[in-house]
Amino acid sequence: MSVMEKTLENLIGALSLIAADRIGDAVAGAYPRGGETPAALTAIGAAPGLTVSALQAILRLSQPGAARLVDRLVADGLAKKRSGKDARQALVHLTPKGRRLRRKILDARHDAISRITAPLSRKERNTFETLLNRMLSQYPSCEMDKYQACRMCDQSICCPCPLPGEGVQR
Amino acid sequence: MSVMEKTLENLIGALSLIAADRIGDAVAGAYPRGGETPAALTAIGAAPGLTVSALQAILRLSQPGAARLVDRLVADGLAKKRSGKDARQALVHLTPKGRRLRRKILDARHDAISRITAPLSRKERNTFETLLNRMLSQYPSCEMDKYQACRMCDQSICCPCPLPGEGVQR
DNA sequence: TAAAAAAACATGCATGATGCATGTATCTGA
DNA sequence: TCAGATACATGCATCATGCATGTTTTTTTA
Repeated sequence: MSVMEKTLENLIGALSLIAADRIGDAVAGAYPRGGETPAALTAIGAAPGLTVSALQAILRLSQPGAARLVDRLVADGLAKKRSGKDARQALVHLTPKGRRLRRKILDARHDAISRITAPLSRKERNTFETLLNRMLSQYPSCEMDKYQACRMCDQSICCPCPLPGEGVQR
Repeated sequence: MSVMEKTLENLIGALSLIAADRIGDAVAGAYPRGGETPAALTAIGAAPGLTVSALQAILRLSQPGAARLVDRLVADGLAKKRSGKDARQALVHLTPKGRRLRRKILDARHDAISRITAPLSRKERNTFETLLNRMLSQYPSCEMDKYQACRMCDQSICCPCPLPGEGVQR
């Protein structure tokens, strides 16, 4: 592959860093916790009743890491754990406060990204979106990859998601 | 803005998460340090002689955070500090070992991203790259934003960088 | 030019988000 | 029924980082 053909990868890398930085700043302004904690809030809101194990896989954490993360959400008054038929499982749900904060986080994330896309015209946006759809819909992935990739997505907006897969295991 | 017009932002967010996850995995395989440490290696390699203060700004760390990061690089045998005319400054350079690891990290990053772009045809790649160039070249930014965004870039490839700006302050 | 201010870096201390090893409770299947 | 598997919790450690502060060198000012 020629040098020129590698520039696309560099540009995507730069875009990812810009997006991560800006999203991180925006989210930190709404909720002063780092790591996967904000993503947990958005993921739980999209799929209420997620177990700690499911969260562990979606957030790419160890099982104790996910357990501690849920502890933090509960301590912050953002989530609560219910028990289902299987008494071993902890089904995690957001509190009203958690749902409000989730909305704030998603909006902050959207604003941050839209400042990056602002230079594009409507037509360019459409083209870009089509290509992005193609890329993501063919990204080789297992079922869980979909939930990992979309753990910060606003599910009320981007459904149907281009990523292959059905639904999260609860 | 309509709901449909928001899906582009969600897709970019998902792409950024996928890229960050995959790049992070790939880089961790080459160098078992987290945070901004790998990015420091690539940034120093692109601009040898960077001061600790310059690194602090590029990596978005506090000054002590950058000082400790350089300590880690030196302890790992990847970088060394020289003194210039201003005896207060520590000019950071990579060792041969540091340069070899930097190359490994950049290659791992490139491979990770290219697996994401694989579904696109040559023509689609060109279109995508043109739009990305437009987006990034018009992204409102100060001089330092350019170096922040490109702190993981392979400068031997993506020059001229579309981001506005001249050069890093040493 | 001497003293004050600023700049650049280092260090002590603390914290937050993790991971590993292990423990406990519950369920499931032979 | 009971051994193994599953789901979660807990003790302990580490890594990257920030804040407050200290030290050295340079620059500015009176």
